[in-house]
Amino acid sequence: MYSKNLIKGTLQTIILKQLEENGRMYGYEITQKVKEISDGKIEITEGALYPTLHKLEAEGVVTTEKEFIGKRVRKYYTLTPSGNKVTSEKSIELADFIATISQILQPKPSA
Amino acid sequence: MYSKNLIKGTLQTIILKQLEENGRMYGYEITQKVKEISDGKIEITEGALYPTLHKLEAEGVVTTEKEFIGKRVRKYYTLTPSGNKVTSEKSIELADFIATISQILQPKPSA
DNA sequence: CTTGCATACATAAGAAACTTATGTGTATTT
DNA sequence: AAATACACATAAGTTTCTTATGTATGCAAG
Repeated sequence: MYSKNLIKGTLQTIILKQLEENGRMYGYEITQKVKEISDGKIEITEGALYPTLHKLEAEGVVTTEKEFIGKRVRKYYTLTPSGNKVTSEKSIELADFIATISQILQPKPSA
Repeated sequence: MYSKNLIKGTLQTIILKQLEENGRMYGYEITQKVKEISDGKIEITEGALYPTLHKLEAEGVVTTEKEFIGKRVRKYYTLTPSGNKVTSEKSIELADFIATISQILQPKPSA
């Protein structure tokens, strides 16, 4: 696991990116998927996940549908058209940011 | 400028990395250097900078010396041996983290 | 059959790390 | 003379997470 505060500021984009990649997903599924693709290095806690999803819903970035699996409820999240746009913008910004950070970590010798 | 909260969690490492690269530096100098190498995309605010530097000093990661330029004071920061180690470790962690994030942003098609 | 773990949601209190605002004073430029 | 840059510092407020807690189902193991 990474130092807890590295995730700060990137969590929302990570979640949105998962919805973009995989379409309809439910909360728990997102945590498992992110854990898988990060080789266990990013574990999204429930206390971070659900408030974030609720916030995204309140902002109109995602819509939800409840589904029952037996007696157990699942809440599926889907990007809205506005959500697709937001996801795209945030992805570009994050990519740009990590490019800048990379440069700071591995400075090129100046001329 | 990037969304403010992207910087969270990376600021300390950015500062330490500058001290590693450039040796002895003072606070204001760090903000200018980071602004320069990030093409103006990262502007460290004073409210973030000084508390971070003070914390690093309290932890024994850096030492300080005051110097007078005319009547104006400058406080120079230098990495301690322990600081070099911390910087190295944090750099590796951050590099690893951004590699993971890159993978999330640009997923490779699975087999 | 009951204990434990995984699945699946949710919220509240607390901590960390910033932003924004404010303050002090010197030096240089317009 | 006024504005901007240099150079430090701290306090209040906000965001965003962690940690803790709560509810409930499903399944496997002993």
